[in-house]
Amino acid sequence: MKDRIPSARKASGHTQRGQFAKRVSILDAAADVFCREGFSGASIDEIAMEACVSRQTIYNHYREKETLFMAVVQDVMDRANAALFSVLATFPSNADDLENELTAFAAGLMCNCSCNHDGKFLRRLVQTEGERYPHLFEAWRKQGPGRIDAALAALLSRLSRQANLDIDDFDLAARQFLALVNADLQMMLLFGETPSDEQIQTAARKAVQTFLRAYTRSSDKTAAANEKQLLPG
Amino acid sequence: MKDRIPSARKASGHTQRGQFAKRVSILDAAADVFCREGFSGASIDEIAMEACVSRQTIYNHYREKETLFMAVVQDVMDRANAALFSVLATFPSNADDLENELTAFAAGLMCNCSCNHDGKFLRRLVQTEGERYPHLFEAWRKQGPGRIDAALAALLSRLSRQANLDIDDFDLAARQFLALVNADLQMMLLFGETPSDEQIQTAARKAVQTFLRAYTRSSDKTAAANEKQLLPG
DNA sequence: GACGTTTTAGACAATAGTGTCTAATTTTAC
DNA sequence: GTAAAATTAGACACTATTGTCTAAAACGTC
Repeated sequence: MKDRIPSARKASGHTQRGQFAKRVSILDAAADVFCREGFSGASIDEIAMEACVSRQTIYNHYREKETLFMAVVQDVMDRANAALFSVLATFPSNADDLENELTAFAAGLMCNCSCNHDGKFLRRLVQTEGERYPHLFEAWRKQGPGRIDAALAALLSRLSRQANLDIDDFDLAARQFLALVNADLQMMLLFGETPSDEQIQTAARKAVQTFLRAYTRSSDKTAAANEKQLLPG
Repeated sequence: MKDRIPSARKASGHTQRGQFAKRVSILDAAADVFCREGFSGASIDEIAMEACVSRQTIYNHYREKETLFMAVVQDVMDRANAALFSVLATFPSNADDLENELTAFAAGLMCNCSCNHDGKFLRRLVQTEGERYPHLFEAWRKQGPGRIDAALAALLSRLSRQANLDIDDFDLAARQFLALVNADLQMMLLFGETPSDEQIQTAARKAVQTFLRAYTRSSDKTAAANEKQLLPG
């Protein structure tokens, strides 16, 4: 812990100059350390070392440890929200090639939201510090996961008018879509492992296939079944 | 943190005498504190106070903090595994009234595995300490969630021969069943909240309905759809 | 190149936690 | 009732951490 090589963040791509670069460097390093050690396990010295910055600089920018923590959470939440809504923008707008389009969407969701650094950070920290800092994560809960359901429900509603989808409760369908998407990789994510692109692709496809089987209007089922016979896997 | 009332565990139902009672008391209190504070945030003094036991007694039973932590994890894992397999034993064995039977099974799973103290503990601690103590949770991963998929897959396979279920990949179906069951309550569990019985019941029913829609053989779909018209909700 | 700002390393006090030790007290077993 | 075992409170050394302070160095701007 003491003899850590402090070059990591110097080498990485923070080429901005001045205070701003320091802030970014501190926030990045702090996110790593908080994620790895939790709030109480993380030490300012370790963060300073990982950010290649003196301890005093951290205290110059952020009055105390808790202030830094809140800034980090805010930073990660903002990034995660941006990523989420940028992925939502890729939701298929017409019913052509529905399975493939939905699969691509689901895979994007996993890559850019569930399986990246920010997703891991939020899963961990919300779960462990969410009760201690309710106000802190409540905003995220409403803006992030709280709104993804509604947004996805609206998209499904739009889609269901074009495709032959049989959905009563769009909110429920949205939650179930997301649950199915994470079904295969839940255990890996729980253990902090990062799934490969291939794993994400197959997980996405399986999820979409099941979702469509559950929510495709009955009259289309025979066609879908026939298609499955012709193109298995 | 200092002036906590130490009566909690004296009043609760540990009527056994002697060393054993102390061990139980310590393990229970330690589980609470580790769950609430994480490994590094938990202090031995706090655990001792919550267990109504002196610090020295804890060191008599468990050599050091890490030893105690491992014992707690083992204890919770054992209980959680027992609960899990006792719920698995309630899986419906015939196809009569499938939706209701599966719903009861799913609700049992949530009540006794996902939504109780042990479930919360394991979700939190595996996620935060799983990378630091891989050997510790690996056993659980294989015996617990690792085997639930296989066990549930076998049960689904048995069931599919009696009911008209159309499942190629039983492992996948098992994972998806579990994912759907947790879909509605995921967010509450993430924030450490405890769903009510009613929430669990409706979540279970919705999950089962979707699961059955996805995996019921096409020839039965029309019948199911008609039934749905007659008995909505 | 000079000035004001930012950063740095290090010392520092204050606090909190771990794990040990001891001597007194309580509990248990016989 | 007595002896052995377990438990207790408290003191203790040791370490780690937070947050402050200082004087020197580096930096950016003009």
